[in-house]
Order: sequence, then C-alpha cells, then structure tokens
Amino acid sequence: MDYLKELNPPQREAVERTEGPVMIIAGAGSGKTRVLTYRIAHLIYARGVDPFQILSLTFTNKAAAEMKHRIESLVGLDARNTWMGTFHSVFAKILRVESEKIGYPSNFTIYDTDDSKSLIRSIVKEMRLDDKVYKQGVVLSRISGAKNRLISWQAYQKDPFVKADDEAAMRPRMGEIYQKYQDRLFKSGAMDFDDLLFNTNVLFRDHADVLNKYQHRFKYVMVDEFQDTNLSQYLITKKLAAVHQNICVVGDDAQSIYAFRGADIQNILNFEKDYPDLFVVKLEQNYRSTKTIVEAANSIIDKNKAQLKKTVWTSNPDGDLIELIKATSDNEEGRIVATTIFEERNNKKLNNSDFAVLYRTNSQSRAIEEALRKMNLTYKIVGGLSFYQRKEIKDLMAYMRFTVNSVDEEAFKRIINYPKRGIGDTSVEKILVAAYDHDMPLWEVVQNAPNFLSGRAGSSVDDFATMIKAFQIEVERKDAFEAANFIAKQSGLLRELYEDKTIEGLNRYENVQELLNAIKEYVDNPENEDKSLGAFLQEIALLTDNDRDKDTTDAITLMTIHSSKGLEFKQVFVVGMEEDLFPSQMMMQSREDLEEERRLFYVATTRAMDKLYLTYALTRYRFGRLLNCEPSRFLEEVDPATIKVNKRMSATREMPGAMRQEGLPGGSGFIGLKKKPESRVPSQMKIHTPSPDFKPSNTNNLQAEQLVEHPKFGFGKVEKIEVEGLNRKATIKFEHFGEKTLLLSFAKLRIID
DNA sequence: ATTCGGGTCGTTTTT
DNA sequence: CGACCCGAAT
Repeated sequence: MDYLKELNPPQREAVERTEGPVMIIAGAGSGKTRVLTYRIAHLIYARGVDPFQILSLTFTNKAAAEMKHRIESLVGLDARNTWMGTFHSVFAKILRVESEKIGYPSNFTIYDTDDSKSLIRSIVKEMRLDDKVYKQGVVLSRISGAKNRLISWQAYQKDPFVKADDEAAMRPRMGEIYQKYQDRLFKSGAMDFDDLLFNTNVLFRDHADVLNKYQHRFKYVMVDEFQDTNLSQYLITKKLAAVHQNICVVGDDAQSIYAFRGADIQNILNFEKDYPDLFVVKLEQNYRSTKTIVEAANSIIDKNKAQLKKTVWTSNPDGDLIELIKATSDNEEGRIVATTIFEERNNKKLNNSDFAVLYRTNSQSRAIEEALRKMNLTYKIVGGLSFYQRKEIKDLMAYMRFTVNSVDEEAFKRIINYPKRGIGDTSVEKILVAAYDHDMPLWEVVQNAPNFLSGRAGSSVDDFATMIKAFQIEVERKDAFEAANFIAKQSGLLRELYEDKTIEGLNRYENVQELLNAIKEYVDNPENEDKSLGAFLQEIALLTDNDRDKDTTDAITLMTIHSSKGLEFKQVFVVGMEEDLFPSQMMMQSREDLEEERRLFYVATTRAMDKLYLTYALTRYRFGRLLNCEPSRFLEEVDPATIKVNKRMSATREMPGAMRQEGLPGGSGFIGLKKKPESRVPSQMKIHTPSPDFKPSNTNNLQAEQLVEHPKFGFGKVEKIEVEGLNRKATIKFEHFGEKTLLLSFAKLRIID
C-alpha cells in the first residue's frame, strides 16, 4: 500500500473512504486525477473489488483514456475491465444491448450535430415555416435543452410555461417540430447525442429489470467533473447508485463553465440534500501554481456568491508577479505575445510546449497566429474544425452508416447523389415523401425505386440499391477494415478524390486513408472483440478531434479558455482582457452569467504554473468595426498585490533585430489549420481529355515558365517552383482553371517543349 | 448542376 | 470584415 504514502491527508481520505456517498471538492491543481486513479486502484487492490463492478464517468474521451492509462500502470491489466468512459459512450454501449426494449434497433445510428441540424432544416421546410425564425441552431438547442431536463415532446407540448416561452419568442410551433424531429429520428433508427442519455433514462424508468441488472453490476459509481453534469446525466447516476449507495462525485464548483449546454451548478451545490449522510472531502492544496497565481485566482472567485466554501492554498514559492500588458491593437497584442515567448523560451531554456495562449473566442486566434508565424514560432490550435467533420470523412462514414442501418435518412441524403449518379433533389424528395406517405421504411422505397420514380432516376436508384446490397453482404462476411475498403473503392468515392491532384485534393485523399488506417487499427486491436463495421461506427460516432493522436511536435498551444480545462502550462497568456469581450457582452444577462464568466477567468488563470500574463488591446476590430476597448472589469477585481503593470513591453517596441528582416519564410511554423479553402473548379471544364500520347514526364528539372499538360486541368504555364521539406511544389496557371499548386511528387505532368 | 450576388449575422463547446 | 445561406440566373 505504498501508494497511499504519496498522498496528503485529505487526498488519502478521499481514496480510502470507498463506501457510501462521497463528494470530493477538488480545487484547481489539487491532484484530482491522481486521487481518482488511486481510488480505483485502492478499490481493486485493498478492497478486492472486481474491476467489472466499478463504473467511472468522465466528460471527455481524453480524460477517460488518460485515467485508464494511469490506472493500468498502477494496477496492471486488470484495469481494462473497469467501466470507464464518457457518459455518452458508456450508455451508448448499454443501449446497444438494450435498445430493442425501447423500440430502437440495436444497430442504431448516432447523429452528430450536423445531422441533427440538417434534419431540423428539412422538417422546418416541410412545415413551411420561416427558417429565419426557426433557425436550426436555435431549434436544436431548444430541443436539446428540453431533453437535458428530461422533458419529452409530449411534456413539452403540455407545459404552459414552455408554451408561453415559445410564444413570446414568436416560435409557437416549437413543440410540433420537437415531435416531428423525434419521429424522424426514430424512423431513421437514430439517436442524437442527447437521446443517448434521455433514452437511458427512459430505459431505466420503464424496465425495472434492466435497471436492476445494472444497479447490481455497478457496485461503485464515480463521476468526474461533476459540476458539469446536466439533470439527465445526474438522474442516471443517481438511479444506478440507488442500491449500493457507493457514489463518488468529484468536481469543483469554481470551474463550472458549461451552463450554456445544460450543465447545472445546482447539481453540485445541492448534492448534500440528496444524500444526507454524504461525506465531503475538500482538496485545497494546490500543487500546480505559484503563490502569486493561486492568490490572484482566489481573489477573483471570492467575488462569486454561488459557491462552496473552500480555501485553495499552496506551499509553492511566490514566483513572479502577474504581468499586465497593455497593447494598442490586437496585432500589437499578438506581437508582444510572440516576442515575449521568444525571449522567455531562450532565456529560461523552455520548450514551445511550455506556453499557452488562451482567449475567449476562437476568432481572436488570428492576430496571435499571424504574429507567431512571422517569428517562425511553431504553434498548434486546439479545437476548430474536427477531422470527423470534414466532408470527405463524413461522406465515407455516411456510406458505411447507410450500409449498416439502411433507414438512416441523413446518411442517405449525403450519399445518394455523391459521386454524381443523376439523382437530383427532386428525386430524393420524392423518395422521402413516398416513405412517409406510405409509412414505409426508407430502404423499402429505395429497393423498389422504379415504382416511385420514373425513367432514368428510377433505374439509377435501383443501381444504388444493388450497390448497397453488395456492401451489406461484404459487411456481414468481412471485418470492418475489409468492408470499409470495399465500400470506399466500390462507391467511387476514393476514385473521385484520387483524381484530384491539387493540394487540397491530396489532403482529402489522405484524410480518407487516415480514416481507413484508423479502422485497421481498430480491427487489429485485440481489446476490441467485435470487429464488425457496425461496432466500429458506434465507437467512432462519439469521438472528437481532441481524441486523435496529437502530433509530437513541440508547439505553443492556442485555444479557447473552455478547451483548456484540465491542462497546465508553465507560462500562460490570457489575451483580450477587455470589457465586453471578456466578460463577454453577449453572455451577460444576469448575475449568474457574470459569475460563470468569472469562473471562466478562474479556469484561465489556474492553468498557469509559473507565470501568467494578462493582455488587453485598446483598439480591436470586430465585424469590421473598430472598437474602442476598455480594460476588463476583471482586471480591477484581481488582487492588485499580485500584479505588475509592465511598462517595458507596452506601447510600440522594437522587435529583436533577427526578427525584423523582411521576407522570412512564414509558413513552416504552421501546424493548425482552421479552414481550408475548397478548390473550386468550374464544372463545365471538368473534363479535359489528355492528348493521345500523354505520358507523364520526369518533373525533377521542371522550371518556371515551362509549358505543361495535366491530365485533368489541361494546359498551363509554370509560375513558380517552391521547396517544402522533401517536396517540391509547382504553382501552375492553367488555361481554364486558373492557378493551382501541385505537389510534384504526385502530380502527373507532361512537359511540352 | 453551378455560380454569382445579395442579404444576414456574428459567443463559449462536448458528446 | 467575411463566412454562410439562399434564390435567381446561367
């Protein structure tokens, strides 16, 4: 039991108190993850609990993976058998087994936000409502909010308060949309994210035997980031723990920053009421930050009324004062951040990865990125467009989804005419209408297309159905990887991408390859018993970009404060400390909103271990308008004893000589990419027939000014040649297609001399 | 089937 | 300002 010696008394108490309801209030940097992992290890080691009986729920896959990894190194492979994952993934797994009891197929699809929005759009359109009033986002968040509070569409329509709300917002038919939305999801054999939790509640409510089974299976239930749970999640946990009462929640009310998506801070503030014999442990010693930073953070959060009393302290050294930096503009702010990182890194022998720049809104990253790039500092952006949201990935996944669950409407709409097979919107509409009019499953209609569509469209859909049937046979016989490969090839999707030799096209092709690799890895992983495509799809539906292998490159991290939770860095910059930006003007409707912004500021400051910088700009552009910015009220709230106003770096300042030279190659420090412009090729010109004698030339000696022929884009003139790493890129101006940049190692070009 | 022009709107984000 | 959506025009 050596590991217990590594813990301080409250941590140890939190680990050893395994029986009965426990709430661990864990201040920032107080070793929360360590306590959680040791607690699980302790259950297995000291108490002899079967890992199979321990359920731990987290908020991100990353947190779950990290914890699993740490337990494994503590306990060994036994740890594999504990149930650990996000609320959504754990209950998706359970629903997969039990869904038929509530009328869903066991191979149900999970709709992501895009699918949900697209479905809402169709419904609003079909109801002939104004989509400017019933905006997808608004409608979805309203429905989502209801589901998170366990309000079914029936209850929604009956509730007079809800009704009054919707009418006041000039959206009286919201209840109807909710009903139709649920109906369509059901008929598509699909659940959205909120349904995974909502339906688990339904399952446990209506099927006592099922609830009983899981209540007895999970003798110990643990919830991480408890301050971020919504009602739906909380009730599931409560039900599961009702028999053994071994429920342990870990959280920090001071870091509750997700109210806007249904998290209810009252869950943590009122937890005691639900469990009168609750044992509360407070972890108040901070191991992460300097005294200065801890004091500053405390001075902010103390202003909040709604909070659990605790005093976070540290025995770490005082450290440097927080630097408050005033910049004249957002670009200067970026420059100051970049030069400061550059100097600090060299003076203190730090790595890029020791630095983070945090902002309130994603759009603020631009100025910072520009400045970092100019100084050739490597950076990465966390968040932004996810891998799984890329069009090419969603397309292939839609094929796989439809093969597995051939009533999935959103998947159907995505692939029925991509690659093009002459089935336009009208035909698609006819198919869907037919399905609803005759109350037939979508797949029935597709299989009998000629009955519903005339002429060419009918036979095209027929061919499509034949193809899908071939896929289904493949899926039944082969594992996920082989089936996915088959689908990617036979659908024509891979070929479509392969033929596009532009940089963006290559990226898309590589992305698809990467997805296929991920499937291969999934199949090869002995931990995954079910190697079918269906099983893989279920796994991947709940992944986000943050879960993918992060590159090992040493880079400065840029992200929003929200996504910084749980992380730590030696030096942290919080930029954009201006009134109305942070705290955000849009957010500030009530005292609660101000308090949430304050907690957000608390989260930001407590990411820093050694040094914290707060910066603001006096002018900033927003929506094309020049703003005059006042320093944020938060700057006034921070204990002034912890701050020094940095005159040295404010105002205009010379950059170090080495940085000043013009024409430094900018691009190499650039890892993150927020948005890739799609290459737009005018369709009439798509088909260039290569000359009969077309043979790709050796492009090793390709020069500017030379004339070339491309099999797809036709004739063009080389504008310039660049070297990027091992690759050479040629920018070529084509007769009809304009400028394209091609990678020479891939492009097939014929040199015309 | 695509493209272009006009109009709108603009947090935070996980699953 | 600029991204996105939609409808009119090709």
